Amino acid sequence: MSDKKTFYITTPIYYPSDNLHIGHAYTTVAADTMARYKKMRGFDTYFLTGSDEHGQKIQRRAHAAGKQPQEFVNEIIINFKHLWRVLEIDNDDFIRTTDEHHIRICQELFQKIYDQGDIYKSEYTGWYCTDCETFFTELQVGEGHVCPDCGRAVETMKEESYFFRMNKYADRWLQFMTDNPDFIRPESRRNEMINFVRQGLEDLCVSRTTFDWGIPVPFDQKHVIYVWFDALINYISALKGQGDGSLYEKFWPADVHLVGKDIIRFHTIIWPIMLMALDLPLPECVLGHGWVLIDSDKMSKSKGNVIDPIYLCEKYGVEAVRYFLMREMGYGLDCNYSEELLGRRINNDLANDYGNLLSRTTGMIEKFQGSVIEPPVEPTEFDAELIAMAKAIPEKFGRLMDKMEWANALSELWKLVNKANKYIDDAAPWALNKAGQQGKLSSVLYNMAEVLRFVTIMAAPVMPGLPKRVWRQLGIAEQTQLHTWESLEWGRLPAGTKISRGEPLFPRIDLAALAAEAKPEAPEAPAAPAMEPIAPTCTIDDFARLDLRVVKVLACEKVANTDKLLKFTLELGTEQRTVLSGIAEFYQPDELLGKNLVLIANLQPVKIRGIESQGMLLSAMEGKKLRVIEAPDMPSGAKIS
RNA sequence: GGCGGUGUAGCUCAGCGGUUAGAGCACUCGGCUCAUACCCGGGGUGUCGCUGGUUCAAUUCCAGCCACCGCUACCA
Repeated sequence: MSDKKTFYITTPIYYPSDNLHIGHAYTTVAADTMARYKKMRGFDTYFLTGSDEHGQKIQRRAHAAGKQPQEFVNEIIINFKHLWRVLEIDNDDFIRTTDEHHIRICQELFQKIYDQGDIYKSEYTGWYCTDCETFFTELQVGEGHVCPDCGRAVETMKEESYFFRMNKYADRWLQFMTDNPDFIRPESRRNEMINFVRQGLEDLCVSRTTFDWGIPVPFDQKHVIYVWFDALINYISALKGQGDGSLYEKFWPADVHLVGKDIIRFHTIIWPIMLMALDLPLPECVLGHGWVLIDSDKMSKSKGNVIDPIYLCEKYGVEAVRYFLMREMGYGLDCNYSEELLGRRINNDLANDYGNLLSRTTGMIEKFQGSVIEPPVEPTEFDAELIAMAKAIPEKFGRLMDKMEWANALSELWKLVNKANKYIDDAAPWALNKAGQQGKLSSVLYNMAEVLRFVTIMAAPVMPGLPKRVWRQLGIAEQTQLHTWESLEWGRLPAGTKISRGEPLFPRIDLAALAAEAKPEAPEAPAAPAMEPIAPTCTIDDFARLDLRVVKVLACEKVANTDKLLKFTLELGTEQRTVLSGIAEFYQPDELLGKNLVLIANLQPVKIRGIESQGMLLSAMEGKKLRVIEAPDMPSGAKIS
């Protein structure tokens, strides 16, 4: 049994309803960087990521694709794993919430909390969108009581549910946060969470009956366990479910749960309280990072601005992408992504500063010393300052890495790169060579190579594929004892080493060409926001289940006290229909009088604001624009097929 | 509405009760030539959001205002 210090870090388990984007890549790269760094510092590390595969959305997506949920997610998980391979993610385990051991442990823990009385049966009442089959809060539905997703009216609904007695633990939670001020980071998020809990905690609804793609509640098979309860358990089940349980003994509690800022509350309130109820130790800290914004805007499928990390890696190389992410995102802040920003980072930091430093170092050793690193026999007046800085950097860099301030750590490290470039200009080895000052020349070239060794070791957790290329060029590929954190002692690089000059590490990006290539999209193409992806194939029979009819608008009025609802009286052949539609933001009530529109005539009626809506009008929506579908010159009642 | 935060060079941000307010990028001039048209050096603009207050002294503390942002539970 090792007595090394341990380090357990996790990412969220991602939801396989779609492929992952650059934001997910950020979280996972950050966790991977941290795990590699800790490993290098001698920690026994465990790095967990995975997938959160249950829930209604998956079930619906699978159904739409004509697949079983398990089959559906299996295919997406392949893409997840492929992405992590491309990004050089070295995780120790990949947990899936459909893994047998996860399901078993999740049920055990749910049962335990139930047995001790902290889960009880009651009734959940909320605003419900039948269309989206989703509950919403008062705040989410707003005054108009419309679905925040689809804009249709919602209704109140009751559901028998199990509730988790969160409120019971509120005081204990607050005390814990007082005693552990670094548990929630950054501090701004901590304050938000504390403020939230101070306003009082309600018990959490932790079971669902409206769908069945989930882990069954062990003592009541009508219910499945709420996806967040299910998902959060992964951090423990992954350890407990493996082998003899020694992983759990060794690594729990986790040192860091790395999460995006959007899911901080689940990780800092619900999860700790679950652990309190289970009488298990809490993790050391939850770090909520910002988002990767695209042109200062949130990434989203509907905006069509989702960035695929695999494309970036293929185009720019994985090391560059990882460096960009880790360098660009400030602690707790959002960062911007654009291809130009990425290109600038690559050119300035990686190509010009770092890559070129290696290039000029190997270039001169090759040219002036027959490719051999000679011993530093005669120092120049510039050596002391450079060496002092190199010696001081590991401590500074390490302190920032320990605090997970990756961007600052890299910024600190690059000060040494810049210093080395300046050192070369000051010492001017080409002049020393010309003057025949071999002693000084060999010192300068030695120092340059040694700085490169230092920087490369420290940069390795961020760019894990980089060192072997550099070691090969510096001629120390085989000497692994020179690649470690412990070897960051100035002067370990052995004289007599034969270097082998190679290709540039990071070719410069032609930014002008990049800009030119981006331009052609601008003209006329009316800012085509990439359209929504086409839904999975359906059969003619699927379509035939819908009965679409032409209807004529006989009357239309605004529904009182709502912002979005219009009430239509429609002529459908010989009958009349009353239909509500959430389009009041787009049409005045009298605008549509007499027009022929398209109605889903066999949609199950639903009561909204006390009015029964007998169908649904079709409309097209793009961004903030909406137009109803018209069917001019056709009599009402005509069937659409 | 409630609570909290931010507002500093063209951009991203650092900073701080007290000498001429900083970094990187962008821009520009000069130098060098080992190097990936690279590196090194010089240069400039900032009413440090607005208005008051405390102080010998505020960009830095306090108040008000304006602007922007975050949180305000059961959506993964």
